[in-house]
Amino acid sequence: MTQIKVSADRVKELGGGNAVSTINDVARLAGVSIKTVSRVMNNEPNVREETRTKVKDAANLLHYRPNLLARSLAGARSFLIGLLYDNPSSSYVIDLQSGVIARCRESGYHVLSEPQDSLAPDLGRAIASLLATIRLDGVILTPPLCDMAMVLEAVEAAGVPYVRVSPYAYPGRSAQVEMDDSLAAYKMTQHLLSLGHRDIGFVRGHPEHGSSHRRYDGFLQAMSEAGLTPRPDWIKQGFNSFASGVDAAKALFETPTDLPTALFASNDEMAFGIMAYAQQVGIKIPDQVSVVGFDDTPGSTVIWPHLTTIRQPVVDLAYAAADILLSRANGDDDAPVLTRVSRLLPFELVQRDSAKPI
Amino acid sequence: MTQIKVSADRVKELGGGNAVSTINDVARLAGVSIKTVSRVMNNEPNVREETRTKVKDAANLLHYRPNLLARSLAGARSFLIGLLYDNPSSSYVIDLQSGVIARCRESGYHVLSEPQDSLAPDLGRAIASLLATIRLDGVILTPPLCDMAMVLEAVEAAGVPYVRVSPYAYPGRSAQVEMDDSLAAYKMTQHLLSLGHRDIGFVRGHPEHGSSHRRYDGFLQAMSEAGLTPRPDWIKQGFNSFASGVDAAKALFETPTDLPTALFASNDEMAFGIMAYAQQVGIKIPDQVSVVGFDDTPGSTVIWPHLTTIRQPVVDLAYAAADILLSRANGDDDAPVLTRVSRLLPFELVQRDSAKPI
DNA sequence: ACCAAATCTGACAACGCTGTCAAATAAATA
DNA sequence: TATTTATTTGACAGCGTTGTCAGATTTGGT
Repeated sequence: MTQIKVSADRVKELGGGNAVSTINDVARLAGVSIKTVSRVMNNEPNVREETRTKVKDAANLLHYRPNLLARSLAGARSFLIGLLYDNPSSSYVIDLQSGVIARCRESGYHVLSEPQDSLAPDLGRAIASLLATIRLDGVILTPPLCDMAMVLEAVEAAGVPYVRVSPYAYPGRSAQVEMDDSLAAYKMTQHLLSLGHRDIGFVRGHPEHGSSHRRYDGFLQAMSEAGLTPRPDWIKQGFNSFASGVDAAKALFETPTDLPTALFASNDEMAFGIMAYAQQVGIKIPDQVSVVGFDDTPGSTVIWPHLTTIRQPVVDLAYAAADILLSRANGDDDAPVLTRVSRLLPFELVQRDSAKPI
Repeated sequence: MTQIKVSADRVKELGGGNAVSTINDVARLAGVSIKTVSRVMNNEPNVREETRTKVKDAANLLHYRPNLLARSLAGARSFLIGLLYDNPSSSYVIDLQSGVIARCRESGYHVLSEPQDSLAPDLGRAIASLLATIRLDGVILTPPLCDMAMVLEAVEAAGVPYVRVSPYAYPGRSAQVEMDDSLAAYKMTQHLLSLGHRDIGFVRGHPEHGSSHRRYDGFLQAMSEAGLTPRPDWIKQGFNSFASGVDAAKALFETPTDLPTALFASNDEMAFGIMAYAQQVGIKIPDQVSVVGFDDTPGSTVIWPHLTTIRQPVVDLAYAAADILLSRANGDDDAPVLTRVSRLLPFELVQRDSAKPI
């Protein structure tokens, strides 16, 4: 009875549609203390089933949603994960973000997207300031930020758990998720080999990116295992950009009578550059030269012929990164364990139309 | 004395480098009340300059950052803006996000990225739940969410101020930012006309997107003003996808002896499809047919020839949307005013290589 | 030098929730 | 049935900040 009366009062109180009910409202309606409501909302044990139902009903009736901010302030968790990035590729960032958000939603967490300028001299302070302002429950660091000492120090100083995505510097310093770049490049090279190619050129990626070296290594290993030595003048240094792909192509295609039969670009963007230049100078791809890339960016199905490339499991990597953070946050494991966690995810060789048998 | 003792305790407490100082620490160090510190941190008036300096120094010394969560709970603002999106284009979303974040940072706000499934039947409830859980200070709605009644109702019911980006449904229902799609298409058509083209085809965009209609209208108007009537069989219905561009091209290029001299695709993606098909069947672009697109997606400089297109000021639109929200949040204007605000931003015709004089 | 008005400052109570701990109740044991 | 033990519940004190309002101080006018 009291229940009904209070409920009526409350409804009147709320007036229009601006229904923001608090834990107090639920407690009153259910006839229990707010602490009990809190227990039910957090699925804590030691609540009689009968009470639990009563509270849940009341909560549903009032469309009650615990206020995240209040929970954060009172409790130890903020239900917020930070995604720090500074990457020019929008599809990469969006994929990361999707993966992180997907995992976070499963646990009622939200994601704060925080682009950072990796060239800023006060990057460390900026991050420290961010972490002091909002007590994030975890941070996900992505390339190139995840390889910067300044960044790692700031996060560690703040005592916030973090996971790195595809790091190459400071191995073992933190939990991390990655894919095997080297193996992927190895497999791609084998693919080219299996197509009958022997005269394979390689356009190396940006020297400051760890993956560039790993990819090149994988290429070299596959060649070497096939008993082949790459021709030095068919190895070009690129910088991951379209323009550097064009430049490499200019050099590579200088003598039309002495062309490699296949070209492996360390990333898609450079492959696009190569293909664009080839088209300009009338070199048919893949008829004269097969071209393959790495990353499977959206452009690879826009360009013609569609690009054969390696699909990085970016969404899955991000999901796994968030998972490491959250499974720890919800369980009662110790933080130190986190440090050593490392997850390796499988890549995929996507065969399209830019490479064909010799 | 007590002050010093407590302060010492605090320092010990903090131990290593985990220095998270509170407003209390600053107040103690500066020898004022926490309320005064609060005033200084919020740049409120009625604080003696001398006191202000004293507090600022103490705050700097302790690397004090106000706790956002506590501020939210105590005050009326959460310093959080929500960006709701459901758009397949990663570059569009990233641009939006960049713009919103840029503006938010100027005011110490943070951004919660919340992708939503526009096809979900319980979308309204999902949004209501989100807004009940986190009291956002404002929400930015982007296509296609910004045109869905269910979404608008949920946000309005929660009483959260919102701005729509490029909406087409329910005009005047909220503050909004947009660019003139119709004028842009008009100008692009004029551009083609000025290049000497008369036989211009048009591939229409997805019929459920408002911009598709506006773009088509702009095209028609320019043609009409030039005294031209578009040939009906050169007008094709597309759906904004690469595949639908290919399909349109198949129909358009059926009779090689009877080709339009220029093709205007309602978005880049379809233009890519057209160009890919043209390359397959050996039609030279732009020599035989000029092709132009709309949106300036990253692919437009990857494809060869680079695409002539319209650059949407997505970053600026997003910035402006956040600005409407924040300038209101910080000022003391009434909410109702917000409803009528509307900002129109300029587009840019980007001339590249896919269109040439006849 | 005095009083009113303007300016500055601080106590204290929220904000909505969780953690702690003790009290109340139910179940199990003797 | 009395007593111990396990289970369930609630009172109360924060979490770190802002809003309110009253008290203290300075300023301006005579």
